[in-house]
Amino acid sequence: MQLSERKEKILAAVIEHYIATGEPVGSKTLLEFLNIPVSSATIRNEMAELSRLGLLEQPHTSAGRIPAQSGYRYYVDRLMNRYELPLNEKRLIEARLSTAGGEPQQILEQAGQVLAEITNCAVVSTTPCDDNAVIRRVELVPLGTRTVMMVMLSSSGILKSRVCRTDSELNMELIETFYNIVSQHFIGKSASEVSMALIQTLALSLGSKSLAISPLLVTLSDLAQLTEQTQLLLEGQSNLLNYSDYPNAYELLEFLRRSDPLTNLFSNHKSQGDASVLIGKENLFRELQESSVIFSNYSVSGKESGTLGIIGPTRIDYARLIPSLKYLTEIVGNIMSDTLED
Amino acid sequence: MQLSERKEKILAAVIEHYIATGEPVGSKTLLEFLNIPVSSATIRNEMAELSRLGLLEQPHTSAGRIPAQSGYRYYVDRLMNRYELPLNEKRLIEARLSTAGGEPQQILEQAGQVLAEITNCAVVSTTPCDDNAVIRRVELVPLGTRTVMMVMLSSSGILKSRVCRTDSELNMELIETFYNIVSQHFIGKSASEVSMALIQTLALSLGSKSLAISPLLVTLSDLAQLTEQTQLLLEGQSNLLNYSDYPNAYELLEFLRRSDPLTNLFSNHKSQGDASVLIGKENLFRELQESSVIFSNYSVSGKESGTLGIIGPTRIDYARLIPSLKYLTEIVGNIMSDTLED
DNA sequence: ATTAGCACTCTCATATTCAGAGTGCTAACT
DNA sequence: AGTTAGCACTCTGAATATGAGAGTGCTAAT
Repeated sequence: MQLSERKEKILAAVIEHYIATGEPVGSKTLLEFLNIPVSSATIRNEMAELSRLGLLEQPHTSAGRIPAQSGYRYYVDRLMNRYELPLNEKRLIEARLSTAGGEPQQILEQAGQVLAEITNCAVVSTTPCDDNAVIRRVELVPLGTRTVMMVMLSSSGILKSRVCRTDSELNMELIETFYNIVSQHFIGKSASEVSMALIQTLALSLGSKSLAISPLLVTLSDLAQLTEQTQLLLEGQSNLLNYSDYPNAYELLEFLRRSDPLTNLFSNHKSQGDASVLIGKENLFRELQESSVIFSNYSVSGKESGTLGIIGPTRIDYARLIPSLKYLTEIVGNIMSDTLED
Repeated sequence: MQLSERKEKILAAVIEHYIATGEPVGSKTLLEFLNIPVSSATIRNEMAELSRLGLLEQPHTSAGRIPAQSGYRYYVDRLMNRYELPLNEKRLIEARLSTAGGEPQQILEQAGQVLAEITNCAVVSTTPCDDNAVIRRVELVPLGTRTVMMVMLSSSGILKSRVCRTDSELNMELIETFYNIVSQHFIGKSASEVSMALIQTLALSLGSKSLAISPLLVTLSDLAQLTEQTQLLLEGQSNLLNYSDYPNAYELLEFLRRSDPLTNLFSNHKSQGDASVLIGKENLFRELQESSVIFSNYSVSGKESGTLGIIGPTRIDYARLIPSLKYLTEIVGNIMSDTLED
């Protein structure tokens, strides 16, 4: 579908006006906005045409027009002028992110907060998922005679910990043995290689020490799973309450809280390079059909590894939010890459 | 103020009915609920009296009565029959908490989620604040030639980490030196003892190594602050959207997100032993005047160290929620204590 | 192709009405 | 003195009506 230049101008104006005000736009209002030397009647004719094409719709006979879903789509794909962040804002964002603390979760949390503030939307992000990630280090910190905290760091920079309680007292010898096993069998291995089978054969080979060390190995395996799992972070939920577009925000917020569906959405839809936009019913989840999702991957060390996404009503300022999102993914990727290598 | 037994029965019935339905209660409705052999007229007279005493109020002349703030207070202090959790639910909760992972934050996060589910309210909690907490362990994990991740564990079980970038390359010798400094000057010390002055004198005494090690010391100090700061966790915010009592939930959720005021509230109001209840305007924060806050401290190793709180509309089921909260604080305290010593 | 003009439609805010719920008071009763 | 039946009174909230206003689509003229 290719529209005349004038139709495109009108479509864009309707969308931009509706995004700004939330009110249906009539031919007269449009006249002021647009500086085309035509009358409102002509605009009405054009709008009628755009309605017939399914790009605009009317809430009722005598209201103005609002964008239809495919209207937004046309706009996002062809009409929109991206509105870059001003440089000083960029610097401000960088400053805030650099104080985050360096761990992926910490960085994403900060990034999510910043993005939520800029966009007035909810922001979700997934921790880096690196298929080649391996266990980098395992540390045991004694808490009591029979409890230790185990800390695991993966090569992707993810740090996880768990407290483990053993049946018998943990002396230096046992801890030594555990460290030996770890460095022989686990360091440099991926999480999937830490199978229950391996754990069991190792436990068996330990003889009398088995009783004390098995719980540690089980915890190790748990941790390996944890570091591998992508985690979903959510920020700025309450922003969504400001949009009248959501009569029952509860359902939406609950949906966002359940992290599985979104994690799925993001892993299925890889945005190659540019940001992806899913508008309204393009989202297959019932709870998101009134919303748009804009998301984009960040790359750590040149490899796409996680996603940052913005969720808001279909009536969001795509032209402004997409560049903001792109910028954040870029920064997040840079910071994470910097941390991991040099 | 001491009410007659009948007045008390009526007050309790009004409150319980209102809590259950959210509708003002009239004399007729009350008649069915109460099995006192009197007529509705008598009940009306009694209710009029209760209104005069400021325990009940009317939304308008011809609606039923709803509890006034001091009505709730009287109810909570004297009338309420606490409704204990059934044993099987208790077991269920214990099971969920035991899989949490052992770190205070992880435990509190789980506890918050469980409590939010049971209560249909928002739940806040503060991480243990132990004035005697000291630095227990500091660990350095090299990430690149000039970046390390520093992990700090405090004696209260709090684990924090930060990535630190140094100006010069970190060789084994430097790391060794750092560890020596740490064990000599920092292990066993409280966060407040990690002063900037100390850091600076230490840095000066290092001579040529100063340049490389200073950033590490600064990070160490940051981490010490972090482990000492009580952190506020929030769960179940979206539950509050289900109450018609909140016309603008946005303001409330934003208030909860800003953690300072609540942290203050909790540290000023120590609940000695039993749970504390703040009803409506008893909360001095404007944003909470339509809400009630129920909170109680949990004790780690016999010492009150953190708080768990429930936030909902004034019209919440105090009789059920208070025991639930008490139970959760007990469990949380137990688990944390178990982790730290044996 | 564009436009002025106009009848038509639909919403939204406002006003009106009315049944229903619940009260407080009075007077009678135990 | 405490209780109760009865009743007038008040207020809400739902239902209905009304009208201004906004915006459209169509027609006929340019």
